[in-house]
Amino acid sequence: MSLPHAILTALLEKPSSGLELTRRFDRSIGYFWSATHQQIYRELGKLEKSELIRVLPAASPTRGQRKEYEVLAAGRDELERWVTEREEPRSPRDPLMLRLRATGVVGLDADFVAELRRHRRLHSERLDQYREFQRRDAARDQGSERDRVQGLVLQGGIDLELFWVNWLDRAIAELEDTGGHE
Amino acid sequence: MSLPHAILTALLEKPSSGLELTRRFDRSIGYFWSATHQQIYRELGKLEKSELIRVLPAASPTRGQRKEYEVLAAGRDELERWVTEREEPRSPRDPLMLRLRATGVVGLDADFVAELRRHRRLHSERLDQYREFQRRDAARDQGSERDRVQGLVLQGGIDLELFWVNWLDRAIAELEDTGGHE
DNA sequence: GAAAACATGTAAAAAGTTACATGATTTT
DNA sequence: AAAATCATGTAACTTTTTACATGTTTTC
Repeated sequence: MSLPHAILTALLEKPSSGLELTRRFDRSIGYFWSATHQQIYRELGKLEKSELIRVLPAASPTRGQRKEYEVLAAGRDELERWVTEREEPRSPRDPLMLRLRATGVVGLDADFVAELRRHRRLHSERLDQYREFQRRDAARDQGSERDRVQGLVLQGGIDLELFWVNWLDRAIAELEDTGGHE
Repeated sequence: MSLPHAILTALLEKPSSGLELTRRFDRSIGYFWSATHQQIYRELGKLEKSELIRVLPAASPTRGQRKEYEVLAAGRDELERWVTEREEPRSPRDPLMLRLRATGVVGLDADFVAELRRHRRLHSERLDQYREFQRRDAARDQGSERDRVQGLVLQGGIDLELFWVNWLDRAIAELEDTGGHE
């Protein structure tokens, strides 16, 4: 049950509309959680019905028109409770690694190495982007606990992208002489 | 649609029963994909109905009795097709990072740092285990493509655990003086 | 006023999780 | 023969993904 709590966190940081939340999930929160707008709208509806959040008064109730949400006291309480929950580490889920393993039994070809290169490029781009965020954050960091915590999470995102770039470099180097001639 | 292909790969490496597969998912395949026995039995049923795998003749069809599966030619073809598919990198999903971010808005306490330490220990244990696998694999590595590919995937698992251990060390160091006194 | 962008939503399908049920085999 | 373990399975639920639908505001 992480998505509702991710939304509560984001709304506490700043009251937002569904689409704004979707965009923030593509950025900062997205380092370690993603969600589509469909998921977010549905979850906002549930959270509102549970009276953990509410629509800001200004908003009109018609379709196609922006609705801004804010967290109610009960929502904050729920988030405080949630952070004390304990959970086992997630086992990662990555199809690229599965595909690589599958090439071990059905045979490797040059195209697969090209796919690894493509992923390497994408991870490298994301890494650059995160580093840019880090530079920007450094400028307005107030030294508050929130800033420090957000900085740690961003650092995690950077470190994870570094893992990918480095591992992909190793994989490409080891496989590029093999593919295509067997 | 990764689970059926993970199963096809595992069965090509070695024909197995459902429970054996479950155990192999907890080990080698589990570096980057996990599945419960319920998922695996359901998927084995589907794969059998699609005639991508079959039950080995020896097995009797009664409940509670071991059923060993092997991959049919159509299953191998499907796996060959699947490895040529292209897919965007997965965005990671990690609740611990979300929780950390949530502490940024509801306040950090010493218990949360303890939780980070617990995760650090668990990742460190898994790292040791993977390194043990690597030592064992090195002994019987035939230099075949399959061995090299499996070695790369295992290395990925190790690098990912290293990411966690290192990041958690950093996070614990930065947070341990803060928690509890605000 | 047409097109593009913004914004919210519904529905159905697929994938994953949790709880429970049951039979067969081995050990004590 | 009871208990533990091995082994397969069902059912209900939750979460995520994919495809589609529709209204509003801004820009050209």
